[in-house]
Amino acid sequence: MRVLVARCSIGYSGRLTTRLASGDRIVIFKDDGSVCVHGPKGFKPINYMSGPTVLEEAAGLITIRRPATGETLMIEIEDVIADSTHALEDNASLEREGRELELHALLERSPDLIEEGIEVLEREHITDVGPVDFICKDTEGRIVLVEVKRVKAVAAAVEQVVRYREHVEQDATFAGARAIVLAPEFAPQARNLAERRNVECVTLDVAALYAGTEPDPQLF
Amino acid sequence: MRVLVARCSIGYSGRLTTRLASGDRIVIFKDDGSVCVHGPKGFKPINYMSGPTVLEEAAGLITIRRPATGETLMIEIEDVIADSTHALEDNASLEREGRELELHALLERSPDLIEEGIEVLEREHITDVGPVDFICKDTEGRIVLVEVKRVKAVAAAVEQVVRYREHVEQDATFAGARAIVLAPEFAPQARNLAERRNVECVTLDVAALYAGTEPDPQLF
DNA sequence: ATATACATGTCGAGG
DNA sequence: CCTCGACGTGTATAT
Repeated sequence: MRVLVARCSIGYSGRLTTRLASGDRIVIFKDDGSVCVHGPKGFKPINYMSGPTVLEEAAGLITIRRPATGETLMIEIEDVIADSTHALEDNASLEREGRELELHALLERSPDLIEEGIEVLEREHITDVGPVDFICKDTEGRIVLVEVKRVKAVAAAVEQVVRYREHVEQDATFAGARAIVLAPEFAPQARNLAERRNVECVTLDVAALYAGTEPDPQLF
Repeated sequence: MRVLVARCSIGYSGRLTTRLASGDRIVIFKDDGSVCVHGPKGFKPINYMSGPTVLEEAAGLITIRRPATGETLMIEIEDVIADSTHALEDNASLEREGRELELHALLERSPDLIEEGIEVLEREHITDVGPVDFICKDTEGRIVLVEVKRVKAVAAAVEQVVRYREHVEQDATFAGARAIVLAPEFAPQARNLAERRNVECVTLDVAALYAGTEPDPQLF
């Protein structure tokens, strides 16, 4: 892994074309062929290239090509501030907790957070128009389709569950199915559309959902 | 800007929780308070934090907090491989060519690629439910709403243009408006939904669109 | 390989 | 500040 700190100008040509005038940046060349250029602000590289790549370096011009897509990144080096290479060992992989899938699993254990007395019949049911997060039955025996959002639900989430409802209602046993969007928060336009489409917005109590699991995951 | 190469373990707690076991990584601390951690693969940081942040360093433990959201990133330093700070000057900003906006401009010059004989009345027409890419009139005098996608259109794109159509049809002059999604490619679910929503899928001939422009922009 | 949906999505524009 | 749609979106998963 090589870390190059240099004054440079950068050009990228691929899905689009970008130009970056002269400035000081940090360029990281990784062993998998990927390259990223960090500017002064933000955690995202200002320019980058996925591996695998072919690298060519000559007379202050570094050319990185990605044969798979025909992309090219060119770095014109004007002044080298620092240039070092390190053999880094890293076999760890990032473990994530709190993704949507995990949220589904927790909900299945606490379906009351969807609605008192509701029963989960099926999870991730696949349809031609996409997967339904949950198919449930309410205390009155009606079918309930549930779309879960980990973060704030927007209008699109409502459209999604409406699509599912339209689809499953082609099957007579699903006639009169209810539709719920379950999210910790709702955008006003989502509530608005839900009203018009006869979709219910249920606020997800995230704290209650995680109540059973270890309460406050210590980082160390 | 500080570049720290170190063996470390990392924990993040915020919108989700992540744990990264011990390994060698590159950590960049930028002057705007953002932090990013680069692992051995890919151009994207494996862990990161947006600025502004409050940084605390003590006894091999760096704690980065983002007051705005309550997020915390903790880096437990086990072994410092390199640690340097550079005052970097960079006033340049990235210039892009070939985005969706440019695509719109090209389409306006070649509306026949939308449909033979169609006429563009308005571009980026603002509605309460968002902007419509194009409002056109077809050879029979009907209003046509066009949603343009630079890459493959998915179901959401169809729903978008349906929302526009519903909205503008409140105005009687738009009654019976057609709706088109224009994209180089369509996901099967998008075609499926388009059929049911009476939306037309028109394949965009990208080659023809760019035929007039200079073929290969030189990077340097 | 293709299709699909999630992402700590991020980012920028517009109200 | 909030809402929304584009993004060089990237990335994993299931078919």
